[in-house]
Amino acid sequence: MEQDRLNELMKARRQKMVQLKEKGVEPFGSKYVCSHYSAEVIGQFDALENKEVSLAGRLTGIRTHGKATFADLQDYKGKIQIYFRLDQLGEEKYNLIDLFDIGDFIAVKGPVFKTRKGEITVAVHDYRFLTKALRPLPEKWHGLKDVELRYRQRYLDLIVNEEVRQTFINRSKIIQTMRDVLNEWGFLEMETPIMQTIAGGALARPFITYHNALDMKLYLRIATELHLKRLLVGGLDKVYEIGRIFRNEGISPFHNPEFTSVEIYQSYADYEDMMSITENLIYECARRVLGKSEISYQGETFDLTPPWPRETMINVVHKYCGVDFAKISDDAGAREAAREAGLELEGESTWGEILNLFFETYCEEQLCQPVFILGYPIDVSPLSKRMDSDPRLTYRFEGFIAGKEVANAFTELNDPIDQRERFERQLARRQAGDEEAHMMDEDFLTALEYGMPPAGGLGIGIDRVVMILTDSPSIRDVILFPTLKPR
RNA sequence: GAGCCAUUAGCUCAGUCGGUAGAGCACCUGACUUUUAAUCAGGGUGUCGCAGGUUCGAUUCCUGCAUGGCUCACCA
Repeated sequence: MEQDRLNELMKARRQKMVQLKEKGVEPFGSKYVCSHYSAEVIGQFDALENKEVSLAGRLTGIRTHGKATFADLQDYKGKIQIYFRLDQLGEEKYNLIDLFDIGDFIAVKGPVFKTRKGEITVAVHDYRFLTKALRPLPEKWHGLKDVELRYRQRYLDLIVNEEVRQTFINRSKIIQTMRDVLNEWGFLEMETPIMQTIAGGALARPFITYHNALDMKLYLRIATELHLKRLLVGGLDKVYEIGRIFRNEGISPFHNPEFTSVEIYQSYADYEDMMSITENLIYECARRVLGKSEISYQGETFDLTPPWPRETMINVVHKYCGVDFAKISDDAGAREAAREAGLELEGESTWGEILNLFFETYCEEQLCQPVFILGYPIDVSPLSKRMDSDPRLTYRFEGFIAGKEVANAFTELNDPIDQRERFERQLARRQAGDEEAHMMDEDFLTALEYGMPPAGGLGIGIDRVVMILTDSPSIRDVILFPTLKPR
């Protein structure tokens, strides 16, 4: 494509590709079976010294010295030096090195040795050319810094920036650990629809798509909640789903339109059990993947060892704002408190909404150390069970680390009459223009009417957990291909 | 959606109080059989994000646009 746009560097590489072909070397080769990865050769040097190994990888540096050449070979597990000699390879094979570029893939075979300066090196007795790189790699010292290029061409970021590769390897391990641990605890992984006729289970604006054959609108899911609860009705007592969620909302260092959540549901359990699952699951991820439970995030250190402290929302708001909602009895009193605190209210805000607003505005970001905040108002919790001791609150908590919400869980509302009333209240807000209010889900209500056992449910934002465990300041650092506008 | 900032070589960046641009790495030519940011000698390879405007002249000043970043808004 775009021949005329090829610059000098790319022209030179294409020319080398043609020259390789002319000399009978296929520039885009085939299968090669290696004996080791670079890191294994380095790690097992004592056993492998003077033994022949075969490796494949990408050339990331070439240092020629006339009749000898050193190069760096980068593979999946690291990087190792390789050493070509004219007298070892013969003129024909040695001279082909002139046609190698940084970025090319080659396979090498030969004995392992240590150079004078002590670097473990593979003496190349034979090699095979595997793939020509027609474009130059970003520079080796400074790496690739341009964030836009890093996101759009993540493969370059992965090649050149070692920490980035490690972050995504850790992301994979963290998710695998969640699966392992949940399976060990007897949970079953489920898959529920991503395209739904009603987007429920959270308060968020959905993406809309369209099915041609059925001639109808479909929504991309904003949560997995309501389908997983149907599975509890069906008698699958301990289930979870790890999957992509889509929310048609703003983008920020902590929000990407598509992100990954794990939701976990357990019959005959309650939100106390969900707290235990949350703290133990995240603790296990840290311990098994990072090998430690004390971690530092953006300069702040904290310990993930369970149990995490518990605090009620009312107490936290009292502590940070000096406003005691336990002593405010009605909506009017709450509005008065909001006015005094300079909070802007839209419409007829209720006691619960205002309590939540105080919490989100003044308290959330202060919660550096891992903590569970309990007792969310019923007005902002349409799917959680009402507290026996205070009908304005629910058995719901959120888990915070570094001031960011990482978990949201509750004792599930399993009373279909109450649930219908909550949906109706949401519907009223929807009709008043709140696009994030819940839709009426008759099918879900029908399921509840068949009887859902008492249960606890939990959702964890996996991207946020990965951010914290990999000390990443932006969600884009833990999503391989974050959402961007097209160029 | 709003404000601020950025966009110059393949990469990382400098620069021009307005006279079409430079460094390191990379790349090209040559020397070199234990180098490793190899070294030595030589060579700038560019639509200065895009489109207008002001001007004798714009990469530079102005306006608009695009993309990105940060902050805010939004956001269980």
